Amino acid sequence: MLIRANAQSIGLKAKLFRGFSDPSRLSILDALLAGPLTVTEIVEATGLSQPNASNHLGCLRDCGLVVSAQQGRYVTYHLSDPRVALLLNSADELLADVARGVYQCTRYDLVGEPERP
Amino acid sequence: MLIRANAQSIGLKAKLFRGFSDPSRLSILDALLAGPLTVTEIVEATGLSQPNASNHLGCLRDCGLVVSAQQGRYVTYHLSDPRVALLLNSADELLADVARGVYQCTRYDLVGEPERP
DNA sequence: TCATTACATCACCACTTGTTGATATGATGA
DNA sequence: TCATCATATCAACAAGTGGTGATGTAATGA
Repeated sequence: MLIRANAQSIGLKAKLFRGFSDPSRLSILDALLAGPLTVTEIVEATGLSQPNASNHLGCLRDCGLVVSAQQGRYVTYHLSDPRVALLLNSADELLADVARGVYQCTRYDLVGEPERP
Repeated sequence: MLIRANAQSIGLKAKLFRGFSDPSRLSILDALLAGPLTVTEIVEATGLSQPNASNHLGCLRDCGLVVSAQQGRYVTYHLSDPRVALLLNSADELLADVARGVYQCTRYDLVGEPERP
Protein backbone atom coordinates (compact mmCIF):
# COMPACT_ATOMS: atom_id res chain seq x y z
CA MET A 1 0.00 0.00 0.00
CA LEU A 2 1.26 3.42 -0.95
CA ILE A 3 -0.95 5.35 1.44
CA ARG A 4 -0.62 9.06 0.74
CA ALA A 5 -0.71 10.68 4.17
CA ASN A 6 1.23 9.83 7.30
CA ALA A 7 1.02 6.06 7.21
CA GLN A 8 1.98 5.58 10.83
CA SER A 9 -0.67 8.00 12.01
CA ILE A 10 -3.29 6.26 9.91
CA GLY A 11 -2.29 2.89 11.28
CA LEU A 12 -2.56 4.14 14.83
CA LYS A 13 -5.94 5.65 14.18
CA ALA A 14 -7.20 2.42 12.62
CA LYS A 15 -5.98 0.56 15.66
CA LEU A 16 -7.73 3.01 17.95
CA PHE A 17 -11.01 2.69 16.08
CA ARG A 18 -10.67 -1.07 16.07
CA GLY A 19 -10.98 -0.90 19.82
CA PHE A 20 -14.41 0.61 19.32
CA SER A 21 -15.47 -1.60 16.44
CA ASP A 22 -16.70 -4.65 18.33
CA PRO A 23 -20.05 -4.92 20.14
CA SER A 24 -18.51 -6.73 23.09
CA ARG A 25 -15.89 -4.04 23.61
CA LEU A 26 -18.46 -1.29 23.17
CA SER A 27 -20.66 -2.89 25.80
CA ILE A 28 -17.69 -3.01 28.15
CA LEU A 29 -16.91 0.65 27.50
CA ASP A 30 -20.59 1.47 27.93
CA ALA A 31 -20.63 -0.25 31.30
CA LEU A 32 -17.50 1.64 32.33
CA LEU A 33 -19.08 5.00 31.51
CA ALA A 34 -20.76 4.88 34.91
CA GLY A 35 -17.50 4.30 36.74
CA PRO A 36 -14.84 1.70 37.54
CA LEU A 37 -15.84 -1.96 37.63
CA THR A 38 -14.15 -5.23 38.47
CA VAL A 39 -13.89 -7.96 35.87
CA THR A 40 -16.65 -9.92 37.53
CA GLU A 41 -18.92 -6.89 37.51
CA ILE A 42 -18.14 -6.37 33.83
CA VAL A 43 -18.94 -10.00 33.13
CA GLU A 44 -22.28 -9.59 34.91
CA ALA A 45 -23.05 -6.31 33.19
CA THR A 46 -22.30 -7.50 29.69
CA GLY A 47 -23.15 -11.18 29.78
CA LEU A 48 -19.81 -12.04 28.23
CA SER A 49 -17.96 -15.15 29.33
CA GLN A 50 -15.18 -14.43 31.78
CA PRO A 51 -12.30 -15.40 29.46
CA ASN A 52 -13.86 -13.45 26.65
CA ALA A 53 -14.32 -10.34 28.75
CA SER A 54 -10.77 -10.70 30.03
CA ASN A 55 -9.50 -10.94 26.47
CA HIS A 56 -11.35 -7.83 25.33
CA LEU A 57 -10.25 -5.97 28.43
CA GLY A 58 -6.68 -6.86 27.62
CA CYS A 59 -7.14 -5.44 24.14
CA LEU A 60 -8.74 -2.25 25.44
CA ARG A 61 -5.99 -1.89 28.01
CA ASP A 62 -3.20 -2.49 25.50
CA CYS A 63 -4.74 0.13 23.24
CA GLY A 64 -4.86 2.65 26.04
CA LEU A 65 -8.65 3.01 26.16
CA VAL A 66 -8.99 1.62 29.66
CA VAL A 67 -6.73 1.42 32.69
CA SER A 68 -6.57 -1.43 35.18
CA ALA A 69 -5.73 -1.31 38.84
CA GLN A 70 -5.23 -4.31 41.06
CA GLN A 71 -6.92 -4.16 44.46
CA GLY A 72 -6.39 -7.29 46.44
CA ARG A 73 -7.55 -10.12 44.28
CA TYR A 74 -9.80 -7.81 42.30
CA VAL A 75 -8.79 -5.88 39.21
CA THR A 76 -10.81 -2.78 38.51
CA TYR A 77 -10.99 -1.18 35.12
CA HIS A 78 -11.90 2.40 34.22
CA LEU A 79 -11.81 4.58 31.13
CA SER A 80 -8.35 6.03 30.60
CA ASP A 81 -9.52 9.42 29.41
CA PRO A 82 -12.76 11.42 29.41
CA ARG A 83 -12.33 11.82 25.69
CA VAL A 84 -13.07 8.13 25.26
CA ALA A 85 -16.58 8.94 26.47
CA LEU A 86 -16.66 12.05 24.32
CA LEU A 87 -15.72 10.04 21.26
CA LEU A 88 -18.53 7.60 22.00
CA ASN A 89 -20.93 10.52 22.30
CA SER A 90 -19.70 12.00 19.04
CA ALA A 91 -20.41 8.67 17.40
CA ASP A 92 -23.92 8.67 18.85
CA GLU A 93 -24.57 12.10 17.41
CA LEU A 94 -23.25 11.13 14.03
CA LEU A 95 -25.32 7.97 14.13
CA ALA A 96 -28.42 10.04 14.72
CA ASP A 97 -28.04 11.33 11.19
CA VAL A 98 -26.57 8.42 9.31
CA ALA A 99 -28.39 5.72 11.27
CA ARG A 100 -30.53 4.85 8.33
CA GLY A 101 -27.50 4.32 6.16
CA VAL A 102 -25.70 2.23 8.73
CA TYR A 103 -28.83 0.23 9.42
CA GLN A 104 -28.94 -0.66 5.76
CA CYS A 105 -25.28 -1.62 5.69
CA THR A 106 -25.76 -5.29 4.91
CA ARG A 107 -22.39 -5.72 3.27
CA TYR A 108 -21.03 -7.98 5.97
CA ASP A 109 -24.25 -9.23 7.50
CA LEU A 110 -26.24 -10.88 4.77
CA VAL A 111 -25.23 -13.17 1.96
CA GLY A 112 -27.05 -13.62 -1.29
CA GLU A 113 -29.02 -10.45 -0.68
CA PRO A 114 -30.72 -9.33 -3.89
CA GLU A 115 -29.33 -6.25 -5.59
CA ARG A 116 -30.88 -2.91 -4.80
CA PRO A 117 -32.98 -1.53 -7.67
CA MET B 1 -24.60 -12.25 24.51
CA LEU B 2 -26.73 -10.55 27.12
CA ILE B 3 -25.41 -7.06 26.46
CA ARG B 4 -26.80 -4.72 29.08
CA ALA B 5 -27.55 -1.54 27.17
CA ASN B 6 -29.46 -1.08 23.94
CA ALA B 7 -28.06 -3.94 21.90
CA GLN B 8 -29.18 -2.51 18.59
CA SER B 9 -27.55 0.82 19.31
CA ILE B 10 -24.31 -0.90 20.25
CA GLY B 11 -24.37 -2.96 17.11
CA LEU B 12 -24.87 0.13 14.99
CA LYS B 13 -22.08 1.94 16.72
CA ALA B 14 -19.73 -1.00 16.24
CA LYS B 15 -20.59 -1.01 12.56
CA LEU B 16 -19.96 2.71 12.34
CA PHE B 17 -16.56 2.40 13.99
CA ARG B 18 -15.71 -0.55 11.80
CA GLY B 19 -15.87 1.85 8.89
CA PHE B 20 -13.02 3.75 10.52
CA SER B 21 -11.05 0.73 11.67
CA ASP B 22 -9.11 -0.09 8.52
CA PRO B 23 -6.05 1.81 7.23
CA SER B 24 -7.25 1.66 3.64
CA ARG B 25 -10.61 3.16 4.51
CA LEU B 26 -9.00 5.79 6.71
CA SER B 27 -6.69 6.78 3.88
CA ILE B 28 -9.71 7.14 1.61
CA LEU B 29 -11.51 9.29 4.17
CA ASP B 30 -8.35 11.29 4.69
CA ALA B 31 -8.11 11.96 0.97
CA LEU B 32 -11.77 13.01 0.91
CA LEU B 33 -11.23 15.57 3.67
CA ALA B 34 -9.96 17.98 1.02
CA GLY B 35 -13.05 17.56 -1.11
CA PRO B 36 -14.83 15.23 -3.53
CA LEU B 37 -12.77 12.83 -5.61
CA THR B 38 -13.43 10.34 -8.36
CA VAL B 39 -12.57 6.69 -7.89
CA THR B 40 -9.53 7.03 -10.10
CA GLU B 41 -8.31 10.00 -8.08
CA ILE B 42 -8.83 8.02 -4.89
CA VAL B 43 -6.88 5.12 -6.34
CA GLU B 44 -4.02 7.49 -7.20
CA ALA B 45 -4.13 9.21 -3.83
CA THR B 46 -4.12 6.05 -1.76
CA GLY B 47 -2.19 3.59 -3.89
CA LEU B 48 -4.90 1.00 -3.45
CA SER B 49 -5.80 -1.28 -6.32
CA GLN B 50 -8.91 -0.18 -8.17
CA PRO B 51 -11.10 -3.15 -7.13
CA ASN B 52 -9.92 -2.83 -3.56
CA ALA B 53 -10.69 0.88 -3.43
CA SER B 54 -14.06 0.24 -5.02
CA ASN B 55 -14.82 -2.39 -2.41
CA HIS B 56 -13.90 -0.11 0.50
CA LEU B 57 -15.84 2.74 -1.07
CA GLY B 58 -18.85 0.48 -1.29
CA CYS B 59 -18.49 -0.31 2.39
CA LEU B 60 -18.11 3.35 3.34
CA ARG B 61 -21.10 4.25 1.20
CA ASP B 62 -23.29 1.48 2.60
CA CYS B 63 -22.38 2.62 6.09
CA GLY B 64 -23.36 6.19 5.29
CA LEU B 65 -19.93 7.70 5.80
CA VAL B 66 -19.51 8.79 2.20
CA VAL B 67 -21.91 9.68 -0.60
CA SER B 68 -21.44 8.93 -4.27
CA ALA B 69 -22.66 10.88 -7.26
CA GLN B 70 -22.41 9.77 -10.85
CA GLN B 71 -21.22 12.38 -13.34
CA GLY B 72 -20.97 11.01 -16.82
CA ARG B 73 -18.74 7.99 -16.57
CA TYR B 74 -17.14 9.29 -13.41
CA VAL B 75 -18.38 8.62 -9.90
CA THR B 76 -17.36 11.18 -7.33
CA TYR B 77 -17.34 10.45 -3.62
CA HIS B 78 -17.49 12.92 -0.75
CA LEU B 79 -17.95 12.75 3.01
CA SER B 80 -21.60 12.45 3.93
CA ASP B 81 -21.43 14.71 6.97
CA PRO B 82 -18.99 17.23 8.45
CA ARG B 83 -19.14 15.23 11.64
CA VAL B 84 -17.24 12.44 9.94
CA ALA B 85 -14.31 14.83 9.79
CA LEU B 86 -14.98 15.96 13.35
CA LEU B 87 -14.93 12.37 14.55
CA LEU B 88 -11.59 11.85 12.83
CA ASN B 89 -10.27 14.97 14.52
CA SER B 90 -11.56 13.81 17.89
CA ALA B 91 -9.68 10.58 17.36
CA ASP B 92 -6.52 12.51 16.56
CA GLU B 93 -6.82 14.47 19.77
CA LEU B 94 -7.42 11.36 21.81
CA LEU B 95 -4.48 9.69 20.11
CA ALA B 96 -2.26 12.55 21.13
CA ASP B 97 -2.64 11.34 24.70
CA VAL B 98 -2.95 7.61 24.37
CA ALA B 99 -0.59 7.26 21.41
CA ARG B 100 2.01 5.58 23.52
CA GLY B 101 -0.47 2.95 24.65
CA VAL B 102 -1.79 2.33 21.15
CA TYR B 103 1.71 2.21 19.78
CA GLN B 104 2.47 -0.58 22.20
CA CYS B 105 -0.71 -2.45 21.35
CA THR B 106 0.95 -5.52 19.88
CA ARG B 107 -1.93 -7.85 20.66
CA TYR B 108 -2.86 -8.43 17.04
CA ASP B 109 0.38 -7.46 15.35
CA LEU B 110 3.12 -9.65 16.72
CA VAL B 111 3.21 -13.32 17.55
CA GLY B 112 5.38 -14.93 20.16
CA GLU B 113 6.30 -11.52 21.52
CA PRO B 114 7.91 -11.87 24.94
CA GLU B 115 5.91 -10.70 27.91
CA ARG B 116 6.45 -7.17 29.17
CA PRO B 117 8.35 -7.03 32.45
C1' DT C 1 -20.20 0.02 -34.48
C1' DC C 2 -16.01 -0.47 -32.14
C1' DA C 3 -12.41 0.75 -28.94
C1' DT C 4 -11.51 2.85 -24.74
C1' DT C 5 -12.16 4.56 -20.23
C1' DA C 6 -14.22 4.35 -15.49
C1' DC C 7 -16.02 1.72 -12.21
C1' DA C 8 -18.20 -2.43 -10.07
C1' DT C 9 -18.49 -7.32 -9.18
C1' DC C 10 -16.94 -12.06 -8.79
C1' DA C 11 -14.19 -16.09 -7.27
C1' DC C 12 -10.73 -17.24 -4.52
C1' DC C 13 -7.07 -17.17 -1.06
C1' DA C 14 -4.77 -15.95 3.28
C1' DC C 15 -4.94 -13.90 7.40
C1' DT C 16 -7.27 -11.87 11.28
C1' DT C 17 -10.29 -12.04 14.95
C1' DG C 18 -14.05 -13.37 18.29
C1' DT C 19 -15.55 -17.15 20.99
C1' DT C 20 -15.40 -21.15 23.94
C1' DG C 21 -13.71 -24.66 27.26
C1' DA C 22 -9.94 -26.00 29.80
C1' DT C 23 -6.35 -24.65 32.61
C1' DA C 24 -2.91 -21.75 34.93
C1' DT C 25 -1.80 -18.01 38.21
C1' DG C 26 -2.34 -15.39 42.13
C1' DA C 27 -4.57 -13.52 46.21
C1' DT C 28 -7.47 -14.43 50.29
C1' DG C 29 -9.17 -16.74 54.25
C1' DA C 30 -10.06 -21.03 57.07
C1' DT D 1 -1.32 -25.74 54.10
C1' DC D 2 -5.52 -26.18 51.65
C1' DA D 3 -9.70 -24.62 49.52
C1' DT D 4 -11.71 -20.96 47.12
C1' DC D 5 -12.35 -16.97 44.55
C1' DA D 6 -10.83 -13.60 40.86
C1' DT D 7 -8.51 -13.10 36.83
C1' DA D 8 -5.46 -14.31 32.97
C1' DT D 9 -3.80 -17.41 29.46
C1' DC D 10 -3.89 -21.22 26.17
C1' DA D 11 -5.45 -24.24 22.30
C1' DA D 12 -8.53 -24.72 18.86
C1' DC D 13 -12.18 -23.62 15.90
C1' DA D 14 -15.40 -20.90 12.89
C1' DA D 15 -16.42 -16.87 10.80
C1' DG D 16 -15.26 -12.42 9.19
C1' DT D 17 -12.44 -9.62 6.36
C1' DG D 18 -8.93 -7.59 3.19
C1' DG D 19 -6.45 -8.41 -0.95
C1' DT D 20 -5.76 -9.73 -5.89
C1' DG D 21 -6.69 -10.91 -10.71
C1' DA D 22 -10.14 -11.67 -13.96
C1' DT D 23 -14.27 -10.23 -15.73
C1' DG D 24 -18.62 -7.59 -16.29
C1' DT D 25 -21.03 -3.18 -17.24
C1' DA D 26 -21.87 1.33 -18.53
C1' DA D 27 -20.55 5.71 -20.60
C1' DT D 28 -17.82 8.23 -24.00
C1' DG D 29 -15.80 9.29 -28.34
C1' DA D 30 -13.71 8.02 -32.94
